[in-house]
Amino acid sequence: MQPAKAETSQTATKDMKDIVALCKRRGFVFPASDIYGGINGFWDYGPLGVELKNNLRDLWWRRMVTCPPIGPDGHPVQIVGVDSAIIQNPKAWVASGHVGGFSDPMVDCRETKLRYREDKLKAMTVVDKKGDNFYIAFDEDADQEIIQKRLKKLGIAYEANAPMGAFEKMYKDVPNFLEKVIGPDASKVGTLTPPKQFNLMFQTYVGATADEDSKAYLRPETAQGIFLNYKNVLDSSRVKIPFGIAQIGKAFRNEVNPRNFIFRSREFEQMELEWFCHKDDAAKWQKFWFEERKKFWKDLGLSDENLQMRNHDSDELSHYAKAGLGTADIEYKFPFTAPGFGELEGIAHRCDFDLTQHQQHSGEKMEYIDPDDPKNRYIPHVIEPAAGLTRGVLALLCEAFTPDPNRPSGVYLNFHPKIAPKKAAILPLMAKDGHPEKAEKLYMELREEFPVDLDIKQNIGKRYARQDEIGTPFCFTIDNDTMNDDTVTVRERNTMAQERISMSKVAEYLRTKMKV
RNA sequence: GCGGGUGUAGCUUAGUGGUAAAGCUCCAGCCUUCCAAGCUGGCUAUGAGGGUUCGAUUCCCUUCACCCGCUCCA
Repeated sequence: MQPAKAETSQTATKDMKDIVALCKRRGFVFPASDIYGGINGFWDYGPLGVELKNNLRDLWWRRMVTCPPIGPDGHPVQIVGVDSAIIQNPKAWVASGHVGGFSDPMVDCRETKLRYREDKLKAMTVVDKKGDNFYIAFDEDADQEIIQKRLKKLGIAYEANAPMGAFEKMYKDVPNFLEKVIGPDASKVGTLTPPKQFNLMFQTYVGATADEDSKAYLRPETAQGIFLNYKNVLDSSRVKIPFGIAQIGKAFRNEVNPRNFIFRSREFEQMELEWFCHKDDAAKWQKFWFEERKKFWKDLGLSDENLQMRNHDSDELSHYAKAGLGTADIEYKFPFTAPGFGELEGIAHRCDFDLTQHQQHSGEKMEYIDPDDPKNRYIPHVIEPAAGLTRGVLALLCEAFTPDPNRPSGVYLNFHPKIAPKKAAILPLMAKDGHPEKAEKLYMELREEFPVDLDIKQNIGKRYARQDEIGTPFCFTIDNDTMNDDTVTVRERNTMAQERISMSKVAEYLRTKMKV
């Protein structure tokens, strides 16, 4: 079909470079510490970026907490919010598995440029012609067949009884081990680097002394702040299973390699819901939230074409999701992932992993007591729709970015009016003949209800172009006719079409458009 | 973290071992009855640090940031 084809080619012209440049030029996103040359993995949100981000954040909160969706039983589901501390007792991160899971030592291969987790490797001891030992490293999953094939390729006779040991242990025990070992995919000895620690949690010290006892972590996810408060919320807010606790906030991960603008940064924002339900209902609720969340992103203007739903393969599941129903991702086709997709939100079945862990580590009972049957006590299961707020902002920016050679700006941002940083601009056609005064009158009328711009300087074309670039959906223009009959023209961003409406109807006009 | 590439004004580009140039944007003013028009004026740059040199934006080293590929993304 022709139109679809045209749309695809337009999508293909979206270039991250142009999007990043527009973000900086118009004040959406700046490199953090720009005047000092930036800092890898950190970004600042400018005057328009913070509006956009706040709009997305507020819409999520409204959709989840203030006005939660209607459940399968026809009644609104029950969700309350929290805002927990970024720094918590470090024991919380031991219980959650982050302190262990985040500090795996890694080994690099200089020959193949591949990287391995040290604890996932094993090594075989082989004797060469001179009678000296050397070693061949394998992936821990390598079976007999793989091992035989590899040995054949390396020209080494296979010996069924050749000793095989954990890489970790042999690195410690065998002198100059690295000089004598062939990497899992290498052809020569001595290409592996010493194991290096990659701790993905940011560390700090609480209090004046910087010693082991005062060590603390910046949270790598907002979810744990919810689990930590599960009991407090249950005891204070009369919620009953099934119910949810929501949180929006910053999280920090010392990523090895931040990439792709704000997609993977070291400081980012999450919007997470932990939905507590009975184990037997987990499947039902995961489906419910998956549909609900998909609808959310579509309602904000992300197109079907750019959205994809994908279930995690079993080998990519997180430690907490392995035993359950798995994780379903909502993915977006970012310009830098296209034709592939990148994660926007994950809907995970965390089972009872987190509450059980906290119960064990803290000694506090995390059981829920069924009010209808007090003998029925259980640790609820959790369905977690966890979305990236800053990733959402990026998706909205990428979706909105629309090159258009037919207009002066060459590009416009096609934001839904609900998320546009500015809802309208009021533009007197000329800076004389009473136009500015009329414009200011309209501006004063609208400003209390809508974020609007009043722009008087320069010719009208430049002003339309500027509003196109920041994604303002409507421009109200005051001209000589306004002086006579109090009507203004509405210029619609996407079509550039104009219609004339009464000045007194402008607020109502905007109100209507906000709902669509 | 590895390999490759790139860093000159807000943007796009020029140029040189010896005063860093232009277009657009932006700002001010004039003009202007609807899409970056015109005229006048203005602000703003060699990513940072070090070395060689009488003199470095240019050559060398280090570093930082960004882009691409790998890796990583619990």
